[in-house]
Amino acid sequence: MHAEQPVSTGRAKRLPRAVRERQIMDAAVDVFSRLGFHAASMDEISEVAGISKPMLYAYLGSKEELFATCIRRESTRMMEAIANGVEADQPPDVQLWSGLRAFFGFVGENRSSWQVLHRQASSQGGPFAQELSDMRGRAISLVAALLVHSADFPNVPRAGDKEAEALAAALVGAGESLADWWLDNPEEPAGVVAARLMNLVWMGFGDLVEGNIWHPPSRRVPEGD
Amino acid sequence: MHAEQPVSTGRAKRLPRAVRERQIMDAAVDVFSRLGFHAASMDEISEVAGISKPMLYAYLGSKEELFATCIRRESTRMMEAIANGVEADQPPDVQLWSGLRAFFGFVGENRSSWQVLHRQASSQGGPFAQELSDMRGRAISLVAALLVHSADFPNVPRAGDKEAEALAAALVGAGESLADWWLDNPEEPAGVVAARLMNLVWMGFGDLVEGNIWHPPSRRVPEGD
DNA sequence: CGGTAAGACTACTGGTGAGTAGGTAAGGCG
DNA sequence: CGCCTTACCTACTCACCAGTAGTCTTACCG
Repeated sequence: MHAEQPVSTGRAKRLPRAVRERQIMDAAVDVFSRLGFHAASMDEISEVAGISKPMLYAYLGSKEELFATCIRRESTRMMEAIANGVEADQPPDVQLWSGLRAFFGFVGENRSSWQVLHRQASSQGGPFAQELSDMRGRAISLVAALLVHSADFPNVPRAGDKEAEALAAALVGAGESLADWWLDNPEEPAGVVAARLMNLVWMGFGDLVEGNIWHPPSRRVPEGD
Repeated sequence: MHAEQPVSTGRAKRLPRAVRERQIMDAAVDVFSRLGFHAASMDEISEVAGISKPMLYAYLGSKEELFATCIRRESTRMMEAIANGVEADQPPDVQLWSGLRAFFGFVGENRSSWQVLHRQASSQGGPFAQELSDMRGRAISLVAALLVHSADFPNVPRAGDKEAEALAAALVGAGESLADWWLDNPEEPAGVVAARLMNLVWMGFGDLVEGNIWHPPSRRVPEGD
């Protein structure tokens, strides 16, 4: 996990600004994810980063600015991971499947990022909630668009974007919650967890109870990540 | 919402302990839900409650004790509301439906309670997470039991409690997320929102896309709440 | 119509943490 | 080799907040 152990008591080695900023951001994400925005102190962040407090202020501004920057960086990373993972030229169920895999893959490898994004940011009332709810909104819109698109050809009564948005919100929330559950039950690989959610939201309990399982249509390209 | 405007600058009227405690709890839930545990100050809680700080400490103990008491009270209220709403002698889908209706009904009428339970408590690392995750665990167990039970008679391969628990976590999370979404789109009645989630988790997108909708089997008893 | 105990208050302490002032080392460049 | 810019530090101020000491006041009971 980024190997941040610069707890040398003396003076820090002289480094170019960009590198230090990156170190500080990593430390900040780590501390914020563990303690939350308010309980995290700038002293602790600077200590974890291996520098002193004034550096922190010189480079990243106030505590709120720092936190907002963290949210922006991590949310961007996550959205890019998912966007890269989705196979846009496939049928709806396969798109959803690839998106879920990308999402759980990201969470599995960036637990701190996920903590910051999901828990801390959403529970602060300030301008962070804005930042976060923007990202959440983008995710929901993405899913909603997928739903509307998939509802385009069959005979579903086109219930309107409101309907799709609500369903997307439910789906995104299911993903968030399952990701949290996964943190407490980490022995399973990402693919299994993703497959569970896929079955739930695509097949539904009604089908699952009768033994009807969704599975990927055909192993097209074995992905080697 | 409970009508708490005792912003009279003078001395508070003398009241029996039980009544004051209730007032304080209401104020605490309100403030905690708006600001979160750390950002909420005992001064503000006492002000909203219409009393002074020493009273607060005399009656409810420390800040942590107060918060834990809030969580316990609200979670108990919610679990009771749901337990009362579930019709235990019905088939699985109807049980799930009644449970969802009860849940969204409670959230709609107790938004502050919901905020405290869902957001604030779960993002504090301390013993609160314990309290909260207990309730969450109870909810998940309840749903999981329902799933296992419904999988009891048909030919589903009995995938084990782990499977059920994961699905239950996803379902509970979907409910939480949809409840949050609902707070931002409050123009719809609880029943509609509950029906959306019911359709998602029981039918699945696969069925919904083809126009297959779940609906209550038959209006048995018109409930007049 | 007093006594008294529970209800309520004002006014403080101590600690913690955000943000800053002002000074010190180290690499680059003439 | 000396100067200057940039990275870096120690050591502070100030505000806020959890929790407390000691005092007042009002409802009730005889």
